[in-house]
Amino acid sequence: MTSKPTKAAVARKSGAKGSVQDEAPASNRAARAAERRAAIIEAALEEFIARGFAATRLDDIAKRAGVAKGTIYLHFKDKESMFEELVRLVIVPVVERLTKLPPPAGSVRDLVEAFASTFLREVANTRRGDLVRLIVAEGPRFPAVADFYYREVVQRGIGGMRMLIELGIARGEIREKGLAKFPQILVAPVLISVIWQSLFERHAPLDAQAMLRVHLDLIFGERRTT
Amino acid sequence: MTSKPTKAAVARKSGAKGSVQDEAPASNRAARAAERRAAIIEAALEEFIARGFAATRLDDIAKRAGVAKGTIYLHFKDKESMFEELVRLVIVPVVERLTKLPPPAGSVRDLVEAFASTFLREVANTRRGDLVRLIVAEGPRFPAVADFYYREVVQRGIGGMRMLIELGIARGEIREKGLAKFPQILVAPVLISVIWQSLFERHAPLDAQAMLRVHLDLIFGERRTT
DNA sequence: ACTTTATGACTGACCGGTCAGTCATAGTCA
DNA sequence: TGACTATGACTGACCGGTCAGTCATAAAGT
Repeated sequence: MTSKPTKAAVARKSGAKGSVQDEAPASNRAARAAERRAAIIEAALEEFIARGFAATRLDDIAKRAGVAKGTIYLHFKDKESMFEELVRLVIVPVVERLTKLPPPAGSVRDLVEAFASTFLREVANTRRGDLVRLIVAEGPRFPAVADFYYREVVQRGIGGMRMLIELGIARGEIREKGLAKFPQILVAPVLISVIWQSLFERHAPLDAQAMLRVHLDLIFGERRTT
Repeated sequence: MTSKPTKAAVARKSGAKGSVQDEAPASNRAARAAERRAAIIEAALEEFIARGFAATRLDDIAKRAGVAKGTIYLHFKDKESMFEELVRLVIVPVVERLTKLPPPAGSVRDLVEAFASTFLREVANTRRGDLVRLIVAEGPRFPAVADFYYREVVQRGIGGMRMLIELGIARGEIREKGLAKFPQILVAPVLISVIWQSLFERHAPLDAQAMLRVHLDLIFGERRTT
């Protein structure tokens, strides 16, 4: 195919930030469109996280994505629905990964620990973590986002945790019966980690994994040193 | 939106929101100025919490405070420093109340429980709680706010909790030694409550007090039935 | 009278959203 | 295969509304 640099390609390449690395030959139209869409989503996520919804400029998103502003409107109705769709687009795959993760084996504690560790690795220390903070920040102003997040993430998560806790109680691994009524307690330190990192990392970094271990010791009793 | 039939004088006399109660003749100048300043602060807090920093309009703050826009600029340099000062003004008295609260008596658990209950009552279920969410939301964009909050609230809070935990360990009330390294765990459920309420109250209200009790049972062992 | 405080109309930068025009590519035909 | 046309993805100048901040004027206080 043409190795001649197209105008668009040049613009994209010179479009700073280096966030999107040199991509494929940009074969057919549909593929290019998908690429651009992806670039817009990536750029928008970055900007929204950095500035919040209201303070984010569509011009900046466009520039970062190496695209003209008008192009954004070929993919999204307006700023608001773009934001809402964005949240869905980022969260759905994460939820999918996490829901079909645990092959039931070993003790409840191992299960919980494996699960939480995965979460910490995949979410807490990536941009996903900032997304959580973003949702906390913008949720009240975007009921649609809050609803979606509650339905897809919180409700499921709480439900799953409750099942694990009940299993743990039945097996005698967990002593505190009341925990089944508040699975939030199980999750709390993980969430705190996420928020802590994005606010106070530079003041005092927090070893989330270690904290998690202490917290699980609290719930399951002192860990036998395997 | 705010539809206010407003002449400033009328608004002031009728005590617009009922938040500022009808006060004395307000004879001297300083007193009136202080009043107006307080009204502005109150109004600004409300608006910032409801809309976030960027989306809040100074016109709305002025209207809510029953004051002309220009008046705001007699008290604050600009929107940004107003926001920062606001956070300080609201947080300082709360910190003061909490720091000189506990007259050391009884078990560590009682101390912690009393402290946390006070916090829940005074913060979680008031506008102060939303302020916490606001700080989480805007912190990254206002380093000054994040710094202040870390220094005045988080650092002190963590320090205090650590002392309590160490006391608890020394007295044998707390078994898990690792907790002293992560006082965040002690506080986590309280913070989660605050966030939960402001995001998901309408989906599923959360009994923060009950959750706190379960959490403390986890840390101090089953509660002795007094 | 004169100083201090308050007002709100006004300004100008800024930004979300639009749309007429461009041009690389896909499709068609010989 | 090469030439010509049709398509629609993409562009970016532009528009109109919005809003932080200003300042000439008015009111209040002494």
